Amino acid sequence: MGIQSCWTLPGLSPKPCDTCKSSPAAVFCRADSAYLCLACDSKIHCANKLASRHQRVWMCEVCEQAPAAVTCKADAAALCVTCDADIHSANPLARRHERFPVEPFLDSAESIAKSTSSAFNDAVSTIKNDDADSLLIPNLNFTSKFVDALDMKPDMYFPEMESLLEFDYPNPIQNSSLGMDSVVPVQPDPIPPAPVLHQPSQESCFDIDFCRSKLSSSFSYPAQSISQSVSSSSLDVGVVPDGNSFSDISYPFIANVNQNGMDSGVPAPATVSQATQLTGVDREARVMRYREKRKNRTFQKTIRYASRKAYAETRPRIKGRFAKRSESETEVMDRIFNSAPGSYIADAQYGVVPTF
DNA sequence: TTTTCATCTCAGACCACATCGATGA
DNA sequence: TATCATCGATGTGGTCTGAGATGAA
Repeated sequence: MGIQSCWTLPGLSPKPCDTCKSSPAAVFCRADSAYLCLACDSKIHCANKLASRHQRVWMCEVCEQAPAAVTCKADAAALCVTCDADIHSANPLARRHERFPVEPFLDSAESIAKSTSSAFNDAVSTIKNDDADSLLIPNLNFTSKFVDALDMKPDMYFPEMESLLEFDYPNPIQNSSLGMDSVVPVQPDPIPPAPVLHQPSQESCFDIDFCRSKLSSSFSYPAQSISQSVSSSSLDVGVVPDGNSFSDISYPFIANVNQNGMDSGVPAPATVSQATQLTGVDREARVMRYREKRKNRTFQKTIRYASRKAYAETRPRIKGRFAKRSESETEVMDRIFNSAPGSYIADAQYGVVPTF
C-alpha cells in the first residue's frame, strides 16, 4: 500500500512532456512555451548556444500542470499562480507564508538536479535506510522525476527538504503545563534545539496540512486543519491553537509580517541567506534530531500482543482467512510445544515470545 | 462533450482461536 | 486476602471483495 504524495493533487496526472509525451514534464521553457521532461530539456537546450539561453522554470509542485511562479519557503514548494492564490488565500496563516518569485535557470534541469544531489550525498549517507524519508518529502512526484532521470535512489533528498529537518523546534504547547494535558503525544527531546533563525517570531511558525484535507479541486482548506502535521498520528490530534502551532513539521521560515500581522508581500531579506548559511554543526545537529524523532515516529500497525501475532502467523489459513486446525495439525502442534516445555520463539521485532 | 467499459487502487471484511481481563466461588 | 475457574471480549494476519477513481475508446 503506497503512500500518496502529500502535495500533488489526487486525480490530476502530471502534465506530459510536450516532446516525448511519455514522461511527466518537469520544467517549462518560456521561450518555446513548452513543457519538457528532464531528458528532453537536456537534449533540446544543450543542442546549441541559442537554445541554452532559454529561460526555464520548474513545474508547479502541487498541480504539476503549470509553470511555477513563486517559491513558498514555508511550504518549501514552487507553486503556479493559481495554486499560490488558492493555497495562500485559504486562511490567515497561509497568507503569511513568505514567497519569492521563481527564478528561471539556464542550465539544463538535469545538471542542476545532479549538482544539487551531489551536494547532499553526505547527508544522505547519514540518513539512509530511511524509508520514511519519502513521507517527509513534500512532493514525491517532483522528486521522482529526478529519480527517474538520474537513476537515483529514492532515499536521496534535495535542498528543498533541508528545511524539513528543522521540524522540532520547541513547542510552546508541550512546554507549558497546559500542554501536558494535551492529547498530542509529547515526545521528550533531550537534545537542545538548534538556534532558531527567527526567535522572536515563533508565532509565525506554522504547518500546513496537505494530506489531511485531501486537496480538493477548489483547494479549500478547512480552517480547522491548518495545524495538522504530516504524521498520521495527528489524525487523532485536536486543533492546535492558532498562533502557537508547532507539530512534527514546523517550518522555521517566516513571512514578512507587518505590524498588522498581514503579509506585506515583501520578502524578508535576511531569511534566505541565513537559512542557507547553516554551519556543518547546525546541520549535523539537525540531522541527529531528525533521526531521533524519526525513530520515535511510527506509521506501522501497533502490535499490542506479540504472542497473538506469533500465534496468528503460525495458524493455518484458507484464502487468507483463519481456518480450523485439523486434528492431525493440532496433534503436531501439541507435540512440538510439549516436546520442548518452556521453549521460546524468538521474535526479532517484538522480543521473546513464550510459546503456548 | 458525454457515455460506457476496463483497469487500478484501497479500505474493510472475514476467518479461528489463544489470550486477556473481569467476575464469582 | 489469596487462589482458582469460568466466560465473554479482544486481537492477530493474509486474502478477498466491492466501491470509487481513473483513463481509454
